[in-house]
Amino acid sequence: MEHPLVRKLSNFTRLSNDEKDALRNASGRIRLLAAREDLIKEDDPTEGVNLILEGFACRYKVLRDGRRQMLSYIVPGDMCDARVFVLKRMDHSISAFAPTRVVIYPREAILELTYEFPRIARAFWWNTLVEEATAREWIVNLGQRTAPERAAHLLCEVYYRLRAVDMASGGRFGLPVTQAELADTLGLSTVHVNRTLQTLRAEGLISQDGRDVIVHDLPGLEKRGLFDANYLHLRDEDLSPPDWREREPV
Amino acid sequence: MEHPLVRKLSNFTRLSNDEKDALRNASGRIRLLAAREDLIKEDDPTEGVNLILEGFACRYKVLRDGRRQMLSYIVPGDMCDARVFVLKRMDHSISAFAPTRVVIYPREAILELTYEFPRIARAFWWNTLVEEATAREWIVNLGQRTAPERAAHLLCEVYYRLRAVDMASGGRFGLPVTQAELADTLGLSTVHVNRTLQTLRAEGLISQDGRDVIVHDLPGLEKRGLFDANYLHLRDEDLSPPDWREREPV
DNA sequence: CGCCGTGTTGACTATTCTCAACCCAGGTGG
DNA sequence: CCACCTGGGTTGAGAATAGTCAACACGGCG
Repeated sequence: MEHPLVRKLSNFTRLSNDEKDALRNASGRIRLLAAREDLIKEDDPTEGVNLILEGFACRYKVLRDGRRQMLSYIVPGDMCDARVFVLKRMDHSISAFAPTRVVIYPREAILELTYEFPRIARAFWWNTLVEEATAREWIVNLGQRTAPERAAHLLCEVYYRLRAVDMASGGRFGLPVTQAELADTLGLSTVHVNRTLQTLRAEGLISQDGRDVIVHDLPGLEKRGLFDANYLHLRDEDLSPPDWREREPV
Repeated sequence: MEHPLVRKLSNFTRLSNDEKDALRNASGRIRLLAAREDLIKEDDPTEGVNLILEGFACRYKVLRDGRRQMLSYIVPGDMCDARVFVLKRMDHSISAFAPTRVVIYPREAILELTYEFPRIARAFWWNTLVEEATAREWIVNLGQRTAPERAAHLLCEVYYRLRAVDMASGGRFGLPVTQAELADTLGLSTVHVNRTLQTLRAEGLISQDGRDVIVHDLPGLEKRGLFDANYLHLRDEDLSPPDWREREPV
């Protein structure tokens, strides 16, 4: 299988073979996570950059009284904390939904890569900005959308993101997330998530087969969730021309 | 009055006089916004970096059907879009709650500043990370907290942030935001915001005097909102030692 | 003076939550 | 091989939270 980061970046920019090789060969420690295992916990010291190769994970935060809120989903090709190592300690946790393979690049490996291949550096920045835009979109989702809208929106997001790494074909994709976890994602109770999914199924927008979701009517689902894929910035044209440079922080 | 960015950064790092002067003298176009005027609208091409000198503003996004959600509040000393100019166009809008004075630095001015003063570059990075952490906290707020908790949490955040730029003394600060705007911030209806504020007042946590909020019991308010100021990373110790460098993107 | 924007209130409705029960499939141990 | 256990999905009923609509109060301002 193609390296998921190569696959993802190729969607929006043309990488040379050298660049592809550099991405594929960048060395880091591989870590295997079982389902429900934490990759990093809040307050842990920050390490290098984590790249998800396989699996499905999420960021989350828990309140003092135990309530938990997912902050984002992380799919293959996603880099965690491209810059979070500016801070000493994590202010949230990352956990795997499914068995997940991660490669942890030490800072130096990343710096070398971005130094040698400006286009890769650029792609990393793009990655960061998409992460931020996604966080904003989640704020909108939780603040303004009704339960079925929220669910529809989330499914659209996951679908588009998985498709970008070839993990959704024919409208079908794996979503290894329990309804309780979906509840903590959507800010709803488990019971309500259950009923909400039933509505979406009854509306003929999706169906479910075990942990697989099948999207029957993507435009319909997008409409239901007031979804607009723009925020994922999947096309290169969204980026400014590479005519600028920024100094590294110190 | 002290330059708000200098004031803010001085909270967490010791700036030399040269650095302070550099910040104060960095030149950019000044823009005055009336209350309710947009600084940037969604789809506008990105400009340089905007720094709020005076006033109060917010980011927001509106859905196709008109629902609006605030994404973050922006107070003096805050920089908008420290890196958003990587993207061609804004994917959200920024608007002033109150009359607001902003200075728009062209990219070059920022690059020069960060080039010449590594500690300023570092501070800019810190600023970015706090912005991201705040977005995550808003996700938690909307997803998990009840109405009074949400309101209490928001008030704590605003209070801490304003205090960092000397705009809240004795627990009192100006919040030039209507209840309708608060509603779009907290994901509630206007009526419910009204009643929620009444509860917080009845609980003796705050009182209001026109557009001023007076915090009577900060620990109590923090507890009510399950607020923990950590995410604002107000202390320098939160940052990794400056022993690393990152390549500039291209 | 009268208008408008904002805050407030009451009555009613809708959405979402809680609790408790039940079902089913898969895995385990006897 | 089967009884049991567990985790996850599903259902119903009732309660709590939040939304809607409509009215009114109040102050600033033309």
